[in-house]
Amino acid sequence: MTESYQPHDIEVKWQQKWEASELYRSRVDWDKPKHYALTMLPYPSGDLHIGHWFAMTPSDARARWMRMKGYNVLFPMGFDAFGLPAEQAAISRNIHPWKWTYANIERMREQLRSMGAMFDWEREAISCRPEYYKWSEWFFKKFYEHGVAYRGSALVNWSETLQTVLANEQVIDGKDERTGQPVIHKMMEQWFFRITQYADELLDFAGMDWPESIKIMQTNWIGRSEGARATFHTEVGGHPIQIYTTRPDTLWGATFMVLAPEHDLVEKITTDAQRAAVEHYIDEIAAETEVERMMEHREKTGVFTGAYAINPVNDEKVPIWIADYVMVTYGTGAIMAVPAHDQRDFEFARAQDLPIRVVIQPEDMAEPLTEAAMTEAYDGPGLMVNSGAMDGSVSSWQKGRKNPAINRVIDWLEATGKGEEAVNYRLRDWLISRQRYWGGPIPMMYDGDEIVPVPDDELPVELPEDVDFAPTGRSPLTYHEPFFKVDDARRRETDTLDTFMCSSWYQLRYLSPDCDTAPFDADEAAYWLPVDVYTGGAEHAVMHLLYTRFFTKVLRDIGVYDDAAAAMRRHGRDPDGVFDEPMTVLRNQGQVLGGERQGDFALCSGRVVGERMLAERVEVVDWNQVPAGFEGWFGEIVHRTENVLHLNMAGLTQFVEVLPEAEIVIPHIVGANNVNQLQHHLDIQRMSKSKGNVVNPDELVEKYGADVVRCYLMFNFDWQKGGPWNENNIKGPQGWLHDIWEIAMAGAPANAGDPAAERDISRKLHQTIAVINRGLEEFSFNTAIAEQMKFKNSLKAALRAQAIGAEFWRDVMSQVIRLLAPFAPHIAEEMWLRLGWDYSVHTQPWPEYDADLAREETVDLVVMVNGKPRATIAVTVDIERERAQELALASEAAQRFLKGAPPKRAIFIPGRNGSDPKVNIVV
RNA sequence: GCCUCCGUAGCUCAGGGGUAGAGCGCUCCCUUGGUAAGGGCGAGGUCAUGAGUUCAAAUCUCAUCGGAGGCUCCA
Repeated sequence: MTESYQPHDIEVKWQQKWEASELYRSRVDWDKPKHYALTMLPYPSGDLHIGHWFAMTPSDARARWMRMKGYNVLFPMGFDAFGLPAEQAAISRNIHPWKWTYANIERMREQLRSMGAMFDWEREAISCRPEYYKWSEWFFKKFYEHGVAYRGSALVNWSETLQTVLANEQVIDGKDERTGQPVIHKMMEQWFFRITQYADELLDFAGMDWPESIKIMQTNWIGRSEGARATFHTEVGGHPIQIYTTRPDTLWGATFMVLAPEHDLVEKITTDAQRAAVEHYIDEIAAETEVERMMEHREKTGVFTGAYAINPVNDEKVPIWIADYVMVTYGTGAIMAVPAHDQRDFEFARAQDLPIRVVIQPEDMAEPLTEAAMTEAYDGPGLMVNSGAMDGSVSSWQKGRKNPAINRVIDWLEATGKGEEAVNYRLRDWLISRQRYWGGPIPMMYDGDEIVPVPDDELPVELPEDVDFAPTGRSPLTYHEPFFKVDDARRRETDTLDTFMCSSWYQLRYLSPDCDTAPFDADEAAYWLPVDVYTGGAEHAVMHLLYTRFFTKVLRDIGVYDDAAAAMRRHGRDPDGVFDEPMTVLRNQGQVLGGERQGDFALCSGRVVGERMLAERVEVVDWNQVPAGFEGWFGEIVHRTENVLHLNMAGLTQFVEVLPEAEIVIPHIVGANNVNQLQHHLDIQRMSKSKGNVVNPDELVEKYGADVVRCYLMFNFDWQKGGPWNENNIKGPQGWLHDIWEIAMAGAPANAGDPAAERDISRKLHQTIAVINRGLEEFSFNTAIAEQMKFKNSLKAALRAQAIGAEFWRDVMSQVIRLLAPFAPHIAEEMWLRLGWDYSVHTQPWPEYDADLAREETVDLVVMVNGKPRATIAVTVDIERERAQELALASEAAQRFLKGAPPKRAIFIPGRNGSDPKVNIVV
């Protein structure tokens, strides 16, 4: 009897051995090809969840595979350790953020070790340590010196809940993306990075193997558009009002102008008669949150300023309005309104009874467009009309200069000095300062109005530890005098850095986390950069993934990579283009969702009042086990809000209000039960603590072992899609590893082998290798494992048939174990040892795929008649057209349909990559 | 409203112009000295729907329906 597979006995043992023998230390070795595999670093929230496992263990498998293929692999791990949760813990539970963060890191580090991943812990980087944020500060200073960082006034997103500003990228639908609380727009002086300067370069994804969806999201976010700028002047005072438009061909159709309520000029141009109305409107808008302002199908509102502007193209006088459908944050914050050809302007014109003038007349319409007949704006192609000298120009569907009418108008605007071609971006500069404590200090001081950078030799500006976390809503730095008071003249900046700044360059810090003379060691960078494969969630598409690209380009432009480039040249590697982008290949994993759960089946008794029952007793019973004579209500709890149960009673939803003093009986929960313990039905959805569908990886490792959990995660989902959790399916990978273990422990067979059967197994093995290679290459981990399962089944059948000899068995097992090693590193290492091979399986060469061995020798020739398969004939693989057609036509099946008559045609399809050859006979 | 991706067995997913596949689950049988288990046999699919291209369509094209994600008063 063989020893059964006991994951716990072997996993911790090997994790310790790997660490003691420095198996995963990655060192620069210019004689070997490098591979920098990176997976997004976690935020130390306290517990590793299954999502981390799902993101990291397949990436680990792939990194291990690259290593066995002969690459020198760097696969580091660290923590993105600044952020609000630590500060909130400090405020609500009086734990210092340092303490909270470091305790969590300790815990998560242990959990990460339990994965058995090949992380090189000597390269760990933690963004909240002074050794790290010294360089975040240093980068900030460099950016400031090069004009990339600047302090400016802008309308920013302010979160009342968090008492801080947020970057545009952190605001979704007018709400903070983390807390879901609404934000308001506020004019504030803040620190920014000039990411807009890089907008065009960020739109260029040449040479980047990134998911199409991410490239599209970034492209949309940057929002480049082409058009023209023109300047209108107010009739009184001649104030210039610059507008941006993508449709300069409709300039003659401008019948009014609209300024954003926040526009600078509003105050200056408003007439006394309109002042009260305008101020009232502005106050109303200011009180609104972004959410309210973005409500769909909202009636368009606005107020006349009393002022008029002169349209430069035709000297017409048009009224100037303010309205909140014009955003101060986009373009110039002012528009020329062309109601005939812009839907928003059309709606506003109708609502305010403003004139509409057609200036693009479609050519193929039965009735020409007229103001009176229009029910919506027309934004299609046509001929310019009512446009003076431009009349007759053809406006197409094309955008920008490609549109003949737009092209002609831009030329004309430039020739007459009335305007010029312009490109506009939706992207705003990156707001980098936060009014919080737990972030990297901004190394700046104020001497009166003057901004003074902290000298390099005083970096890092350290966060003071002895701060008071009173729930004032303000950052404790703002009332910590030893911190903010540098001397009598100078006051220190108390805002801190957005954590996304810290994570924009962490891939560089891993290169040399202990380097104290530079953010990273030039020689390490010369060897390892750029990141070859980056894996992580798609939710960072327009935040982290855009920021880190921007960061990389700035570093390149300000010379931070110069030493690394020189080192590369010394080693004969061309640095050209290496530092343009941080990550060459990007892949996003999907999300593991909570599985479906049945609600408790409950018996409720009490009084029925109107439509609902006031229950005095609720008992959970086995499904449908209703005692005879039970007179209350019963059924599955489909939903529960507080103490109200929604009971599915034979398809009908009934409401049961559980009284405060009611007796609750839940047999599987011992002790006194309460209403909160009643479980309601759960559909497939995101895992979250509040929904009670969180899967704890520690428990799974305890129950099944890390290798089984790894394989389950890789096997049961399409990694790039994710899917619902179903622990039942874990038995598949579990049984598979058990079987391989059994086969290995049973030892070499005593019987002699059957050459034909061995040849067949060998063929299947090489076919399997090909599929695993492809699966790992393409992040299709599930197929790589399914194929190994199939091979195991074939091997097992051959062993049972006593068709395999000892020598062949050893050779096959050597390959099977190596193929398994990236997926299930512990069991592979253990079997490798037990079969008598040298430590470690993870440094062995990856089995070489042999196409000759994989090739089939005989195949079934499929005989089809009119496209329907009718018979098969065993033939050699390399069968020729004539011979195949001959055999097919002579076959009994073909003759049955031909009945002696000659066929209309016979089409031979040679067998390729695994498919059988065919002959289709058309009768 | 726009953009992207996706509809294949009960579930999770491969495949992809040429006989419909895997794992789990399920049926039945065997084992009960591997036992919160093992072995064997098997059932199960008009590949979302409709049309087109083709000798041949699950696969390519178009339309429709359904799902997921992203953007959205962007001038």
